[in-house]
Amino acid sequence: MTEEEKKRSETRARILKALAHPTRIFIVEKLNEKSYCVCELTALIGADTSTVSKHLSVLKNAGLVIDEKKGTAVYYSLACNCVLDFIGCVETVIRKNIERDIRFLKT
Amino acid sequence: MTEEEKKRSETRARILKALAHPTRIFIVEKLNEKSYCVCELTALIGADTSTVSKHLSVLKNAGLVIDEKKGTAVYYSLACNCVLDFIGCVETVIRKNIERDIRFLKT
DNA sequence: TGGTTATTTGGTAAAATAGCCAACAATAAA
DNA sequence: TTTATTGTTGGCTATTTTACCAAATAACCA
Repeated sequence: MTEEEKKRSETRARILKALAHPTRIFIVEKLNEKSYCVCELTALIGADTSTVSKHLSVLKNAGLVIDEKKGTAVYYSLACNCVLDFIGCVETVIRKNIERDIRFLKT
Repeated sequence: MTEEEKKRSETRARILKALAHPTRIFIVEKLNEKSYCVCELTALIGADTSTVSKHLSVLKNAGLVIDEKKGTAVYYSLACNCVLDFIGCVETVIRKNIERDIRFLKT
């Protein structure tokens, strides 16, 4: 790997890693509907507030979500609709995997 | 999270996690050109053979690549062109992040 | 057969992640 | 001002991930 290839791969991996957690991919799915504040997401997820807050900061640092303060609440939303495309990609892969498995079983 | 939402998020995260490593995203990028055997990839990456082999098995277990034995060599290729779409998504996010940063600096 | 090359697997130590609790900060309400 | 409510941060432990080495496996060749 050249130095440039290495840097590019690290940048890409950093973004993918931010998304690669069940709770965080769930958050992204939810934020596609509308903005949610931390306490609402905490209720939906069923984990400690601090845990959810940390997941949100991981997403924010990767530039996947943005936050906006309203009173004491902090509302999060997708930084770009394109973030949702990852879920589309994942679902395609899952579907293709199933198709491949079926084809294999038929042999 | 309902039990179903949890399971779906875990499935999705498992696939994203398989991709979320600099070396593995680099491998996917390379495999888009053509099939490569482990020793070729090892030379390109510059890590231990066993390390590269393990990265490949992570990708394979996620259904992102397939392998084919030819003599003593094992050739890997993308399981589906759709795997490359992840890189497209990541690049879009990176581009949008830069645009956002520029817009912010202008204020 | 014996040796060589290619790959995978097991072991291990170091580093990164994740989750909870407690403490702190900020804003709103009484 | 005191009291709640909402979020973030630091500290700690447990788990997972990663990389290398060494050993085992597989297929080819002399």
